[in-house]
Amino acid sequence: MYNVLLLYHNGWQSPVYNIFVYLHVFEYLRSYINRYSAAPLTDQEFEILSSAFQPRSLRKKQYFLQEGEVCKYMGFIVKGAVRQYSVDDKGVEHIVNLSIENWWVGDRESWVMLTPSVYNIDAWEDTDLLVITRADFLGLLDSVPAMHGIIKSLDEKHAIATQKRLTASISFSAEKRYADLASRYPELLQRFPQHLIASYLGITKETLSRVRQRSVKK
Amino acid sequence: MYNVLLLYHNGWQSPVYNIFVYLHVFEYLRSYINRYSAAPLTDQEFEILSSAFQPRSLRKKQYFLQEGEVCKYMGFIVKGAVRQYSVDDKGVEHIVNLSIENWWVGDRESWVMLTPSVYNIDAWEDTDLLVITRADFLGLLDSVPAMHGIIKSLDEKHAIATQKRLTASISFSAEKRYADLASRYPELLQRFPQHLIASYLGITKETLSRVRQRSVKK
DNA sequence: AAAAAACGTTGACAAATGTCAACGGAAAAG
DNA sequence: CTTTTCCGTTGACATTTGTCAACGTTTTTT
Repeated sequence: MYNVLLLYHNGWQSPVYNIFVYLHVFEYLRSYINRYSAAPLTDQEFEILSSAFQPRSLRKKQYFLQEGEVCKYMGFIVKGAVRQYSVDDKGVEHIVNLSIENWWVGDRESWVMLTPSVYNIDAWEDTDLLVITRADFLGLLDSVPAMHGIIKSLDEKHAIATQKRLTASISFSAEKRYADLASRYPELLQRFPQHLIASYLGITKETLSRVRQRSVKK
Repeated sequence: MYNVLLLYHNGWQSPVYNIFVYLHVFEYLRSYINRYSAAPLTDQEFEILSSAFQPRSLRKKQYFLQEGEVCKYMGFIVKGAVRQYSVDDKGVEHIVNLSIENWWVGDRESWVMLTPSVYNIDAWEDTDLLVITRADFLGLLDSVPAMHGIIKSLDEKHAIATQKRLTASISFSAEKRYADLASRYPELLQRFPQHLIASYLGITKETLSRVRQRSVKK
């Protein structure tokens, strides 16, 4: 069930994982998907869904996507932490996204348009993903109609979140943006070092350090 | 054809418009939709589509959506210019979007989630729109399956554009962001005054004025 | 036509943020 | 265990951007 055999043959063979963990991982995906679905997926639908994904592990610092490549996979983080960033003319990295368990990673633009990506995506911690290719993704949409609604719901949530972040970036001070991030995604602050959080907020690590100091005093 | 009678009865009776203009407007929407569609819509599909939209005119400064309301309509701008903004605790307006012909307006979050909007949307110029309610929109998706792909394509483009703007906002200086806007959407600079452009970029009108002066000297 | 409002610019100054350099502690590598 | 790298903080100073006020011009309203 749940394509355990297939998984095994696909070679996700990190010694940490055994067959029971595979089951757990796909149950994780299942509960996640059902959360965004009008009606729960049937066992059969879920069978199809799970066979479309492949497990993949990334060592810390290993690339999921490198600038110039076309983004061929979307990944769902089962365990770990991943960052997405661009590098400017001066070699400075600008963090575009920080992602942990339960989040999707990949460059939407490159994935949809099949153009080379301007971003890098790499693992900040050792990370386990479930990945899907564009072809399998489109096949999945065909064979499991309920996926359309699920994907749409995910896309809507993503669009809303991006819009909110953009609004905050334009309207709020660094201090307020940090407070907002801290209240909304406190876990990110614990999983990533401050210089990455700073870059994510669009400020330097020194400024973030001072902002935090001020907010402690209050 | 194209529901001209319906339009008339819906009361879009600005003296400027006559029956030929209605036709033109829907042809406009048709060519726009076809641009994002795999296969052109049939006449019949387009008949259904056009009956789902209602024409609506806004006078300059008239609200399309006010903070606290649920966004019940999405609007396609046929002619005119519209701004979307939030107002902070100090009463300062922060421009979230500036839109002209061929663009959609509405607050996605409120529209999808049926929650009160935190934004205001009003007409900067006298504006003609084609609007659709959520119910009609969902009905349209049901009765014209090709719309799913079209909407998805539009959503994807929107998501990519928002992501780009966010990346720019975090990574680039005010000067670079202005140059980017000027090269990408030169028309916006001519349709909206500088203090709105400045707010859209997340800077003050004085800073924008100085940025422009510097860029002329170069 | 006159008055009012909106708009863009400029100057002086204040505040926020960036840059560079240095330091010490923590974590990772050997 | 030792060495190296990474990380967060701090200080001094530079740069960018914001704030406030004033001014002239254009546009809108009356």
